[in-house]
Amino acid sequence: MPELPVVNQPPHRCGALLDHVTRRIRLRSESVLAPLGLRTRHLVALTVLRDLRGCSQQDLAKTLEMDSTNVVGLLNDLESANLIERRRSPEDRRRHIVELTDVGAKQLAKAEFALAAVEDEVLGALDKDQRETLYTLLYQATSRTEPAGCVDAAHLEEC
Amino acid sequence: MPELPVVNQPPHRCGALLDHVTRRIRLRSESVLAPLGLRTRHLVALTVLRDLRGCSQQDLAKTLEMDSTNVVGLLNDLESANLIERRRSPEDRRRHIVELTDVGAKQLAKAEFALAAVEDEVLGALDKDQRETLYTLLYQATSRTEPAGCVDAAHLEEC
DNA sequence: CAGATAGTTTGTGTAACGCAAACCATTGAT
DNA sequence: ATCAATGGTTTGCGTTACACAAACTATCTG
Repeated sequence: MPELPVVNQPPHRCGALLDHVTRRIRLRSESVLAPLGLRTRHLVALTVLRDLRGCSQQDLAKTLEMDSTNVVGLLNDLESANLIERRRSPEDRRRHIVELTDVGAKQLAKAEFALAAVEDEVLGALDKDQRETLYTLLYQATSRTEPAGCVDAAHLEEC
Repeated sequence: MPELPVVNQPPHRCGALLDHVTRRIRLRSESVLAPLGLRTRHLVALTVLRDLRGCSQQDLAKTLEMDSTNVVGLLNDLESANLIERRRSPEDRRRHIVELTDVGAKQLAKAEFALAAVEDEVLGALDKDQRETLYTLLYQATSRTEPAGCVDAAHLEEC
């Protein structure tokens, strides 16, 4: 039985690799973010909020795929650090419109600068173009194809 | 002050996006993997082991960046499911050489097939080529540039 | 032989959740 | 006006995936 040809190659799934590289980055990021009073979860929320530019907490919960009760706590953190603002929606005063403050935007940018070393270390095997490609792919992947973040989503019953 | 030109654009950091998309995949993967008796952490370990094709538990711990005591438990799970094998290293009988079994390789492939729907859902905004690119980038990023997995690493004092 | 090293077990603590229950303010339908 | 549904909040409970420390065994190396 010499040299079996490689048959039935398993499909290339990103999940495990994503998990792996994400963990490596997260471990290092924690110590970088700590001085800024942030956890990685906060970073994710801020990033999403920057993109969405104002959404209800429900929308945010849906996007983050987090339980809404936990989103409350997350936002409490961010709000008491003045990084986000909860405004009552004028159309439906039950709703909170969550938005990045200027401070929040700056802090986020600051964090992103601070994380240079982390990504240099973990993504060291990728050159600048490749990292940019990676970013673009991830960005595209996370930019809602589906339900979309806004008002009309309220009318959909099949989530 | 009309139309401020966008100045001082923050750098494109992948961390948060990685966290986000990874979470989305992980949430869904859990239910797919459960019938196979696997958790996502197991998948990551199996994936790494497939690539490394035999390494000590220390090397594995270093690669996964996990505490070695927790690696023990992880491997106990996998070993009792016959997915990996711990062989004593002949050169240094303190060491365990950890390797994927045939069963393990098959189970891993099976899991990867089963995860098709998950990736279709989460990475739906990416076409086939883009997903392959993503895979390649992640694969390259996780394939050790540094200490490298092998024998001589034992001699390095500066970790 | 002595001290370091690989792995294991046990035990403790923590962070990040999910989930359920009860509550308020508000809305929208009757 | 009334009443059920909705968005958000708080509290509290359980789980998982860790990190970290301590103590132990087997083995290696000087």
